[in-house]
Amino acid sequence: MRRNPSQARSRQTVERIVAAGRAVLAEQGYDAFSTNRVAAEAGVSPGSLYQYFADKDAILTVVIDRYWDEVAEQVAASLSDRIGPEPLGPETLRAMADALLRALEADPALLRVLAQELPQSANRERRAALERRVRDLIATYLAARPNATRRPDVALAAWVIVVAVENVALHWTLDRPAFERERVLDEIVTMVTAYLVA
Amino acid sequence: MRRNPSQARSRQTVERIVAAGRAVLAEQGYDAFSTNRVAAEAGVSPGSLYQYFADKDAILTVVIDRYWDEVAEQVAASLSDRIGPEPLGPETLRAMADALLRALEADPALLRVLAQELPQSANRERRAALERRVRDLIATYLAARPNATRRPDVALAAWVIVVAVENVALHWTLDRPAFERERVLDEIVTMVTAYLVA
Amino acid sequence: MRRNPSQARSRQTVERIVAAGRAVLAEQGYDAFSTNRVAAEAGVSPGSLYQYFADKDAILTVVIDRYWDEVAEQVAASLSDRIGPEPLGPETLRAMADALLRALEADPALLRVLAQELPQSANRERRAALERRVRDLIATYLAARPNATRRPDVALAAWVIVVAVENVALHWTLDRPAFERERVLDEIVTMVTAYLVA
Amino acid sequence: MRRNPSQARSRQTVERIVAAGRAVLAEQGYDAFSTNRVAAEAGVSPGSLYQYFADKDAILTVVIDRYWDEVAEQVAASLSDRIGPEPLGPETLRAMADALLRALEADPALLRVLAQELPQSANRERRAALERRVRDLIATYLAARPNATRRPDVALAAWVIVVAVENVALHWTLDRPAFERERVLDEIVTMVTAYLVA
DNA sequence: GATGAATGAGGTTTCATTCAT
DNA sequence: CATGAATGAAACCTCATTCAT
Repeated sequence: MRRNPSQARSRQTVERIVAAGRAVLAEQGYDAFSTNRVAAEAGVSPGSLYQYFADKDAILTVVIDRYWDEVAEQVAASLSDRIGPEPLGPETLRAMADALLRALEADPALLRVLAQELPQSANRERRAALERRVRDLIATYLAARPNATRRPDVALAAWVIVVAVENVALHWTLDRPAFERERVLDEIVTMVTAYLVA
Repeated sequence: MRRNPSQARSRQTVERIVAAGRAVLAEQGYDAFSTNRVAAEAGVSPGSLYQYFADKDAILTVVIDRYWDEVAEQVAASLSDRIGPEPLGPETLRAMADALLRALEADPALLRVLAQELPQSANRERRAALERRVRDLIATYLAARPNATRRPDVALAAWVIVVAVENVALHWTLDRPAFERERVLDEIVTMVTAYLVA
Repeated sequence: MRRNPSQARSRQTVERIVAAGRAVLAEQGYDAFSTNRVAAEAGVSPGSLYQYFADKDAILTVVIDRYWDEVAEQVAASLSDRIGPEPLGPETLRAMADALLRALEADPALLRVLAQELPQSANRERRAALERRVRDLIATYLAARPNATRRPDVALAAWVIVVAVENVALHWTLDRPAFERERVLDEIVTMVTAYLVA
Repeated sequence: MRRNPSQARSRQTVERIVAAGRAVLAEQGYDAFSTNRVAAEAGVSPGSLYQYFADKDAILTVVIDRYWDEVAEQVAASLSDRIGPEPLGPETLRAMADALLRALEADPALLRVLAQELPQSANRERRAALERRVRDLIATYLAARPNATRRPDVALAAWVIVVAVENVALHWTLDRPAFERERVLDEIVTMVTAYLVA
């Protein structure tokens, strides 16, 4: 099928809507995330929303998916630089935590809404998928090198690490406690490392 | 509360309303938490809500406060049994984590809504207060016994522990991963202990 | 029937309610004139209102009646001092207008509500009755002395005078234009006098 | 107005709403002026009201403004016919009073509500503006020709005249006393004329 | 496809009134 | 008689969604 102009325009409209949804969410919170407001922000009519999205939730889902994809991609990118013999050594760990923190810091307003204000919907599933992916990565790695840890159940260890680190990063970003960023990274690395060899 | 209920009937009505609010929240989610639905569930008229609560949020606040108070009380109770020379030894740690898990397991449906669906409002503040309280407790303990840890910043260490453990307990309760309860407790204790002495 | 204590108490309660109604009306306007607020101000329970008044309007009616009775009485009193051969001479006229103004000035807040905020109800009828009474007085006087005026229809003349003077007094009291009170009285007397002999 | 109606259908809807508001007000009084009732009378859904009006009061304001504008326009039109050397001569006076009466007679039911039942809001201000305008007109005229009156303070005289005449016209229209229309006009003219030269 | 007017169910809240205690 | 808890209709308003143009 050839790319006719109308398809290109459609694509653009979808983009405008998604961008508007994200902006409304980040700047005004979930309460303000009404179809009318999103349409206005996108510069389209309310009716047009329904040409591209089944309902309000569908827009929300795309915004959410994109956000967590971005986060995942940034964390993943921090790994691709240093694929070596010791991917879970302290330096790699620190690089990952640093990347995660940087990704979350990029848009704290949106993060707050996504992490704390959203009804069930897609969000949960999306975030869970991200966790699962990282978890499997770690579990696989640990399983492959028996010396890397003394933990008996590597799947469990991977799960604990992901859940714990995720929340430390999240809380630090959203609550802005008076701890230096570098110190927090230190502690994350220390905790994970100590845990693995304990 | 708008009017402090003197008669027995009043107190009963207030209780019915709060219980109904909690039930609606747990069983139908925050979206369903409408004054009409709560009133219907409580078996009172919509107007009666406003005899005792300034607005919808006031009901929500009471439900939230009660819930976190219950959790705090149960965790605190697990400590009162074992006030000894080593409050942060592995056994005490395990007892606390066990109590926390048990408290959260009591009503996972409600927990899910409180932890994941609620708009800012009172919830955030209430939960933050709980975290702060536990954090201060730990920090004070660590500061008092220099040998208990090698972590340089005890306030930071306390913060990391609370945030990490909280999320592990929360996730295990809500996501029901296929790990045995006892094993999860093992890992929590291991992680905290290893981190402190690292 | 002998005056037992309960009757005396009833009387007192009625007074408290009426006074409360007047106070609420004057201080907070008609919108605030709710049965609950009046009961609270009177220090009785909402239910008690209905022991003495059929409904909310009944309370309003009493407040209105009393107010206009007071006004009427004060204007009438200003006449009783000077019953002579020439009750509508300039001096008497001025005394009446002065008394009216003084009566209205006594409680401008209440006057504003009664004159401008009230729904139909009793108010209209009550105020009309007052006007009618003064009108008849004037008409009777004019009819009795053919030389007092050149106006062909004394009933009409009386009506015009009452309606015109009433509004001048009302407006001056409520809108507080920057005219001296004495000058306004001058003009009222002048207008009426000139009109009558024209 | 919330949205300036571009399509023909929109304008029609706005008109229907305003007309319905006016009808409800005139036929059922201010108490019946609820958004639901106005919407029903207009044959639109309650939500449609809020496409064009910020809230209930905004509808009321338009109804009020239009009404007094109509009155003002009719009175003004009666003057434009006879701009001559003597704008406040008896004939002009009579023409104005006649026009005012005719304007008020057009919709006595609505007049009653606007003049007697409305809460503060826009109405007061609107009517006061009308009075002020006429007052200034008269005062200016009187100031320009010293012979037209013997009254010492022309501003005061203008104010007295406007307030007095307004109420006579209003009362005659609303209370329908048994005086002939022509006679009432006679008396108004007589009163004003006599007052001015007194 | 796009528009934006229209919908209408349902949200929160008030308040005149009733009635068991 | 008095109380005050309870009622419930009805108020204003929002917003996801539809549909004629």
